[in-house]
Amino acid sequence: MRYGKEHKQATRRRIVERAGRRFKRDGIDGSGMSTLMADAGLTTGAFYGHFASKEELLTTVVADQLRKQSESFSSQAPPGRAGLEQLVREYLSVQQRDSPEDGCPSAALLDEIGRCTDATKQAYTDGVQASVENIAARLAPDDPPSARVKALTVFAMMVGTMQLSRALTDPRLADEILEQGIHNALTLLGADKHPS
Amino acid sequence: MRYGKEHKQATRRRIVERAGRRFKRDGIDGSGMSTLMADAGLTTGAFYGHFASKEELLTTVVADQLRKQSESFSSQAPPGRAGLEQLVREYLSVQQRDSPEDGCPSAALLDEIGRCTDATKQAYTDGVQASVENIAARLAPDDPPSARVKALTVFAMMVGTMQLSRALTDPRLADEILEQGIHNALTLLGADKHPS
DNA sequence: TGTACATCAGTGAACGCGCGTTCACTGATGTAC
DNA sequence: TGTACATCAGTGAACGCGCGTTCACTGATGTAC
Repeated sequence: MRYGKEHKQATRRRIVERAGRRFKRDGIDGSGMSTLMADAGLTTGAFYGHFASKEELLTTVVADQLRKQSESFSSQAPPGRAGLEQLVREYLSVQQRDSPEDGCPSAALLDEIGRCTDATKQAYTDGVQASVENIAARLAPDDPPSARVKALTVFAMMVGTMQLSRALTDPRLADEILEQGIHNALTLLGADKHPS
Repeated sequence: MRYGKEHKQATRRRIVERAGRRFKRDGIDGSGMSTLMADAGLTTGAFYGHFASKEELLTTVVADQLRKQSESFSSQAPPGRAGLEQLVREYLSVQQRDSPEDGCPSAALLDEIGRCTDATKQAYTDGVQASVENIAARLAPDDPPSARVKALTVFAMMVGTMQLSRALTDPRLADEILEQGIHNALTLLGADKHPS
């Protein structure tokens, strides 16, 4: 089984991509190595040719997931403030809620990340700032950094709203939470005309 | 070792109380039975005289934590809208962030709860609604149920903000997130004068 | 009052299992001669 | 061109360990006679 030079990189990318979905679905502690590797179509032992430890994989996955989310925020919506409403509505949609493995890594894992090592929290910190850069740029086109904290908090609020909607057993209430969450996020984003 | 009739109840209460702190500190999957029982000053085997399974304990703990939070929301702040600001500021305080074991169960565990069994999610659903009842009553004294969804979403937003503040490695940014989160929550709570 | 027994919360070793990690091995392909 | 060897991604069994759970046992106290 000798492969071309790009084969190993492709395998590594597949592990990271599948592990992202598994972590978001079953949690970090809830995802075992053999399951993670089976998801990538490999057996357990192959893992350590790609990563030094589960934690190294996790750190890589966190960075990768946030990079993808950043790209998605940049590309999916029309530019400028006009795109914000679409972005909020897509984020807090029923579809996103009902398929966590396709969805936001923060909504699926944020409290677990808060209990991780500094390396993982660092990857998260860097990733989430890059990820909301695009929102900040829509809020303050002339000076995006000035809107970074606001963008982060509105994002965090959407994360909490999504988590609540997922944790409720009452489907009607869970849907109402998403609707009200959209309204709240838009209120906050619109209320920025006279920044504090 | 024969004990009075109230002894076993007291032990059970101690297990639930300590387990609440442990779960919030280390997560649900991250808290093993032997650690949980050692926290209560007992050995592992004693657990099954009190609960049928770890999951039954978890469900009990979730209900208990939310009941305590509900009581805390009712008692700690002045009544009426005036108390809301104090409530928000205490919730999103640096002290709360830095001691998760004393803090909000939702901030510590919400994404994990979303992956739990229906029994646990049901306990959460019932508990969180009771817990925000007090906020709803402050928002709409004449008709608290009308403000329940709004209260839930503002609560969820504070949960997400707390989680983000805990996950960031940059202490300055983490503090700014809390400050902006307070501002956001107060904006939303104040913006209810003309309900949608 | 004294003694034998019943009660039962808690003990602690053991169960089977899956965890994260290690390692001797496989085998298809590229390279050397 | 044919053959022997090197490479190395991946295999799969095994490691020690801690998980959630079970169970025979302990021993302090209450009750019966």
